[in-house]
Amino acid sequence: MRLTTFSDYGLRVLMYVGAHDDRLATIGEIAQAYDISENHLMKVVHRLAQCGYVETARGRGGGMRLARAPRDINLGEVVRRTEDRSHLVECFDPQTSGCRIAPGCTLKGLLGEAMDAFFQVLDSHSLADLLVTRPKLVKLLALPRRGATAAPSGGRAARGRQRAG
Amino acid sequence: MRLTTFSDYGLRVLMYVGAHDDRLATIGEIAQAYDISENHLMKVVHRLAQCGYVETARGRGGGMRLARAPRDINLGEVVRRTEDRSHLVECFDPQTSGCRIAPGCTLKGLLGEAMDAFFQVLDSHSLADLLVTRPKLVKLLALPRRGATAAPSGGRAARGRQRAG
DNA sequence: GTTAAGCTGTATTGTGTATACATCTTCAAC
DNA sequence: GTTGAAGATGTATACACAATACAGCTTAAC
Repeated sequence: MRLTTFSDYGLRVLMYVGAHDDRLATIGEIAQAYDISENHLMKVVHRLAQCGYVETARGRGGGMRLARAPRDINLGEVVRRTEDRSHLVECFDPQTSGCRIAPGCTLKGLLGEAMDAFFQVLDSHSLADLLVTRPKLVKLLALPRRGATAAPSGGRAARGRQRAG
Repeated sequence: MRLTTFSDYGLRVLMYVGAHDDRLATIGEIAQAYDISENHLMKVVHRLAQCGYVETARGRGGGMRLARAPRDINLGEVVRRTEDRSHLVECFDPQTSGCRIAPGCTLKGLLGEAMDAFFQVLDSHSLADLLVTRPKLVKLLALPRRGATAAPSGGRAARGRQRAG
């Protein structure tokens, strides 16, 4: 039972942006802070923007910020919208399900119940709950990358830069 | 958010065996009933045997049966023991977690809570709950395979036999 | 001793996620 | 009005891991 790192990154981005709401945050800086792929993060951010969680500004001096108050960003909704494979097991997907016992199977309902319970927890929390430790987060995110001496001035050349590993 | 089909098959095997508790069931027949890979199923069964859910008998006339009463086979436990990647996101695994904000992150706790809620539902049910529709299950499982005219007498030659597709 | 069953280990395939690459668009600063 | 820093977008590749196949062994009934 796993969530995609896509969802994971989505939540982390929201935490970052929420913790730095005094200014615009760029994809590059977030990728550097978490030491993850900038290219992948770009797609995550794009998705968050599509969903109306962040507003992005192109061009020099651009970046992103939250499009709503943290209180209004529900975590269950975020996960549901970043996790596209929403079926726990094969038989949840009517398209591909070929399980013979489906018509008499009580397992499906039970798993559905379990999944509901999972999301109910997330549904009852918002981004604001993740920001209660905000000062600590800001400090942790500001630390220099492991192994990196000083953030190289960067620019487009650094785009392909990868995890220190 | 998905379970592995390994877990899925594990649950299905238990349902099959539980529904046919009047005799031993063979891996071959179960694979045929669900139209899934016999080889893969063999490993699933092996795992179920290791966990003490089924007893297997080698040799001619062999097969498997439940090692406990359905009531004593807890579904949460089954899933936990067949699903080996038990961490929802990277930071749940102390070995590989490199997330910088972990020390100040409240997300992890929240996701843990959600996962607990998921398993709590499964924990409160046993295999017996999946067998309430037993007569129906037996009937569904006895139907001829899609596309198959008559079950070929089988034997080792048929071992590699694959889904009708 | 033959056959039907499970056991075990290894190799291969396949799928989906994650990542990289390349190029385009936008917009602010100069 | 040009430049450069940012996001947008589409495609291609890499990688992990689940799923499957294959090969040979062991066990037990007949």
